[in-house]
Amino acid sequence: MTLAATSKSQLAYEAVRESIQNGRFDPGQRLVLEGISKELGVSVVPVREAIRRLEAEGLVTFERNVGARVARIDPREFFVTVEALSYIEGAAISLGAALVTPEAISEARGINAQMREMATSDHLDAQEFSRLNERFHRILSDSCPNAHLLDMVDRGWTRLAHLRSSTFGFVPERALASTDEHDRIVQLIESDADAREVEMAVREHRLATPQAYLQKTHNESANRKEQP
Amino acid sequence: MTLAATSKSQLAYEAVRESIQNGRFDPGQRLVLEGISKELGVSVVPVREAIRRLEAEGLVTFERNVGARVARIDPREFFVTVEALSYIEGAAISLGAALVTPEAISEARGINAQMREMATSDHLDAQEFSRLNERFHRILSDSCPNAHLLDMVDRGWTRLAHLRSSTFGFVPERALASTDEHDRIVQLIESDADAREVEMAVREHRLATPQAYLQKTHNESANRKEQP
DNA sequence: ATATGGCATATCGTATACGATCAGCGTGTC
DNA sequence: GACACGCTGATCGTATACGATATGCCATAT
Repeated sequence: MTLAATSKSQLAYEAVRESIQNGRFDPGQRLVLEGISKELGVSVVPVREAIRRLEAEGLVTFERNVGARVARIDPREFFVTVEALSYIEGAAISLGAALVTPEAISEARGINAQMREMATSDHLDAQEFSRLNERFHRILSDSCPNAHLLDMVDRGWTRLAHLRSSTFGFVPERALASTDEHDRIVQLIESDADAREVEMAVREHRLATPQAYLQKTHNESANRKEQP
Repeated sequence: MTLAATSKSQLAYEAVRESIQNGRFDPGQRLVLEGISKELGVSVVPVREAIRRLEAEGLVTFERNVGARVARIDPREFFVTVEALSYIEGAAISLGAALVTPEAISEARGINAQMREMATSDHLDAQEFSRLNERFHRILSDSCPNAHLLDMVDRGWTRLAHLRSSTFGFVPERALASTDEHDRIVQLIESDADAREVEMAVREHRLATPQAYLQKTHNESANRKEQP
């Protein structure tokens, strides 16, 4: 998406990640550093860095002096992860919304209005637009104490996408629901809705879902144990 | 703790992390790759890898062609993170306990008994002991679908330690309580307690704490806004 | 006096080279 | 025939070298 400002390790990271998520690399398949580096036309050092990063995200496993493999994953982890991420994301956004300063909110809204205006005008300066966009997100993450937490969640969802393509063929309705609600909340924030209103929506979402879902998952696993 | 089997990048990682957490490196301080590599007597490549890993954990920030700094952190993030990690950890352990196979549990218990025997005998073979220990944890993480989630939580707690040492001078009682409960649960698992008993303890912990704490945090932040 | 432009230096990013370690396989011995 | 031992190829881990980029300083012009 960005221009030539991306480093080669970033390039390698994105290439391998997409290959894993597209299914071009199967779970369990070995990832040989030299092979990848030749294929991408870069040296092994950036590839190595990319692989370690993917390891940190849980998409590949890595063993000293042995090498990397595309992670094999227990499908059951999918549910646990959905459950946990849904909660943590809700909590992060909720508390964040409560803590953001009014000045930051109004500034972010001003920028957002500018962006909307630009987007609907006839000739759009793409560079200026992306600069605004970046600033918008920077304000939010600077004033919001949850930047790192939200990063964690982002990586978690990435991992879920991998789980989905590698072990399931479908998306559990629970995950979809969560994504929808998340989108709705983002929309609320970007609209002129009152901050308190956003917060209420998030809080409601967070408190409403986990218990029932956990109960359901637990019952299923109990049944699985009794009649194998 | 382990012997010479640790790589140099691992060494660099641990050295820098401890320096940050001990306060020898202040928040905002620059971390120059070459300086660190000379100080540790290793090359810059492993140091670079260590720094990127610390970045992934949120202890340092990294900017292309500029370098790394010890992360400055909003103290308020502490509370949000404690809240979220407490929950996610509880959920992971709880669901994990429900999903682990009985065979894995009994095998893990066998190894644990061996370890206890060795530990109380007169001459202890440290190498054999650590091998057993490693196997013990491997069984648990292989049979438990939450390995990655628990890793995330581990990294989160690491970050909290950093937050604590760099911005607070104290540990909120909530964090301590959570750690205590966590230790208690680990003890339960390593003892011969029934799996269901463990699960109940975790579940109770998880459901009992977050809501009250979130409410409290929210009220505090509301007060802060009204009277500044 | 302030702003602007270019140069020097510090530091990062990547390539290449070589040593270290592991897995697989064949051979020898019991 | 089975097991143990050592060799070989593949692959990882790290060091070194060099090019790329940003930052800060100084000179110069307005």
